[in-house]
Amino acid sequence: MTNTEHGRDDVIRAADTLFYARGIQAVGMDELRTAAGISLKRMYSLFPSKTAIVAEVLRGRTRRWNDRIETEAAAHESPRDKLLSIFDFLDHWFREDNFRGCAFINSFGELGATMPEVADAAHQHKKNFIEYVTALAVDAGCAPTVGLQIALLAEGAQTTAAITELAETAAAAKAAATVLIDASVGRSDTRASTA
Amino acid sequence: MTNTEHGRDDVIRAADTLFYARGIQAVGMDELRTAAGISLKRMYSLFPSKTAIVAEVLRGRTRRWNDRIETEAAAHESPRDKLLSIFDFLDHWFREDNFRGCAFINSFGELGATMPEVADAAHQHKKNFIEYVTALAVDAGCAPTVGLQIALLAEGAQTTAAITELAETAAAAKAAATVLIDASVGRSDTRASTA
DNA sequence: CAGGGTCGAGAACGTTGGTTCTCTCGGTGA
DNA sequence: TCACCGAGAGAACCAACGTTCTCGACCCTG
Repeated sequence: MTNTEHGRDDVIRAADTLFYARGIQAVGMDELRTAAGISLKRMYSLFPSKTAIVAEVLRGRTRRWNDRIETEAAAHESPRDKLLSIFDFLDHWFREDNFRGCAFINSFGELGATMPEVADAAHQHKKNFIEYVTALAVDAGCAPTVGLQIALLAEGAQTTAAITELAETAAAAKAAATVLIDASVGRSDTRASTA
Repeated sequence: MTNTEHGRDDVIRAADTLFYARGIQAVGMDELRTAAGISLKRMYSLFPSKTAIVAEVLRGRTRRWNDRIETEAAAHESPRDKLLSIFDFLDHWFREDNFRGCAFINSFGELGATMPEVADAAHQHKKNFIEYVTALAVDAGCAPTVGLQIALLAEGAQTTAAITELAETAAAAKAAATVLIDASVGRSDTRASTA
């Protein structure tokens, strides 16, 4: 039986690891084929091009990102704690030894100008995240802008952790987010349902 | 007269523009030579390799970044206003039509894993910026962490503005920085010299 | 005027990339 | 048993890259 899904997953998993570790252009189809353990021909029967593989990898990254964010949030009750749990997730992630920043930011920098699929994926991913955070911030009783501000902290923490290799950016960002939330809740006319 | 400096500047200027607009690997030495208006042979007599050109371009970017930051800061008296002026500069930058994010973040994503010169340049650049901001934050009477937090806001604003094309991230980051500074000054035991 | 050295233009080289083709093998149905 | 279909391995192909080489034109010096 030719398990189509099996082959696809192997390719995507290998591509995700290699692309993230070294950059997309640095990984050739030959190396990818070897890592995935299938033949070139089969790889091209599963995906029409390298670009399609890149797009699929980014789709998977978005899915996993959302899963992890929501899993972390599910462990907390209040919107405020759900918001702050983002930074616990980031802290954990930054300490993984293969951490190399946000895959969307990296691939946007590498190919955003020449591969529209990459620019679109990054755009959509970041937009979704901002909307998610903003909704939580509003639920927490903050002004909507606080959502964007917290998203900025999360983005900044990711790039700074990657480039400077300082994992404590997550804690600093969390502390900043706490201040922003509390300041907005205290000052704003809106109020959270949980007093 | 063979004006060495003239040729070098032409190459670096052209490389800076092209690399920033499309990515480093997307620009070949041939295209670069054409844009710089000199011969390939001459280019290789001025620089030993493409890598050397990349390194020089990044050095220039750091220089210009520092200049712009300090120029903006010089227009203000208090450390607090100097800090906040960073975001005015960012706001202005984000609205330039060729804005495509931070060159260090972009090139780190593209080549950080395979070109140590790029990783080092990005590392140094970000480290310097964090130290600069932290010094100002302490001068303004804040806890040192506030410096890192403001740097995170600036980083996040840059990537978010680039990817989502929302220039208002600069204003949001500035507002957040204001809250963070005021909260820290109000609560901290340290005090700025200018009351 | 003669000779040598310098430089620009671009051909050439070796490598590597993404993609396609060929060949062979193994299993399957009549 | 034999024809056939699908798939695997990797050679082949074409384009592009970074780098080097060749060649011819020019200029400066004697």
